[in-house]
Amino acid sequence: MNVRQKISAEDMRERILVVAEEHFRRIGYAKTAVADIAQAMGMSPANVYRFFPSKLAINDALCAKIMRETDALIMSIVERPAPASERLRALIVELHRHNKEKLTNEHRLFDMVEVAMEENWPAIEAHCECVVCQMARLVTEGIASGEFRPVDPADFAETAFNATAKVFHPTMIAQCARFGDDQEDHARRIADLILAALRP
Amino acid sequence: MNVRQKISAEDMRERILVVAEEHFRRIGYAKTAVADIAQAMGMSPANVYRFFPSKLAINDALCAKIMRETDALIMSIVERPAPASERLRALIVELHRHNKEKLTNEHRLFDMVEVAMEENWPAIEAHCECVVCQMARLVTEGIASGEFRPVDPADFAETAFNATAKVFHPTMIAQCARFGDDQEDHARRIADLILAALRP
DNA sequence: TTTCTGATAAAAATCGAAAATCATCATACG
DNA sequence: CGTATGATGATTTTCGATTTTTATCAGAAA
Repeated sequence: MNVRQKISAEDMRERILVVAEEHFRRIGYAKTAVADIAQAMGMSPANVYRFFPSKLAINDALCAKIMRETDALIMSIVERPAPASERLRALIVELHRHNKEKLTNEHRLFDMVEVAMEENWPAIEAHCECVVCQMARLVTEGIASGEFRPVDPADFAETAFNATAKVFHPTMIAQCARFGDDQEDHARRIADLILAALRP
Repeated sequence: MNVRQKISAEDMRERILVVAEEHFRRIGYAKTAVADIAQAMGMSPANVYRFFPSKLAINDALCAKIMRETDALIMSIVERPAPASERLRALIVELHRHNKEKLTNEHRLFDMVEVAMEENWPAIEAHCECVVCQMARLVTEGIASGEFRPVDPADFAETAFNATAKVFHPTMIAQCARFGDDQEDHARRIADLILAALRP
């Protein structure tokens, strides 16, 4: 029964997140109350708090769920059978494209991500760490294969990540998009810059 | 007399900007009306509009004046008697430090700059062009002296500038400052990254 | 003429208070 | 034990009235 309960509770959390995501998509992140979510599931608002300690916990959990999808994309790129340099380049360009696409097509949902970044929710920190970590992995592999000069992979990855803020950070993407910049080209060029810094 | 008039008008524009700057510093950018400026100068609000076509024109002109001070700092760095690599590094680190310091110490005045960036006022565009231009100059000189490998200076400078958004852009600086990041270290590392990309 | 002012239209910001909504919790119910 | 109700205090929203603010223009002053 202990197992049964755990499964059920975890299942309920998941179901709450699904309903929350629907509402965020439709109504917007700021406008949906936990009462809306509860009502849509035929339960009382108070009952939702049996599964999440606060609304922010719901938000963060949903944020984490969304970011995990992005992380999956990253992993799929990193695991491609290709030279490290090519994968690093693809990571930068495709992650930028992915972020920009989500930002424009799922605007409602990505309001939340922007707030999450401004307030540094745990889910965001985890995601950024994932990106840096995978970059470091590519750097390590590139060094091993002789494509890259020897550097400290973790340090270099962190700096490279910082250098891509212009094409990764939602605020920057939104701002540049308003001016009609060709950001995908920027992403490519920044990737080139990073790869140039890794030349042996 | 034509000359006299022109000097007088230009002088008046300058005096308006000085008064506007005082008010922005004290009361804040959003809270000062052109009536305040006019009153402080003992003239009617209407008369101000003889020298500036709109309030935004005043804002932009003042913004340009402020940015020109920053541009002067940049020039002074670029003209130092030192290797191009050292000057490029100093440019990145010191411009970051300058921006961050202004952002924290002259908060009231820099509200305006943040708005200006979000709305892409002409003064901002001119400033960014100045930064890129001076970076390009340093790249050119570094190539000539053999410090750097041959690249297209303008292209490279633009990309390098984009890569420094994290440590130059007011929004990013403010955000990172809130989390207590050591941004000056980030600036140094990004400078290293850029210099590494320029190795022969 | 040239330089400025006062009056003023239109748009926007501000304000305060009433009403509604919200997250959360203590407690009652099945 | 899991669930729901109802209450609470805090925040947010609403809305209409009032004030500011921007910007213009005819005409006074110099």
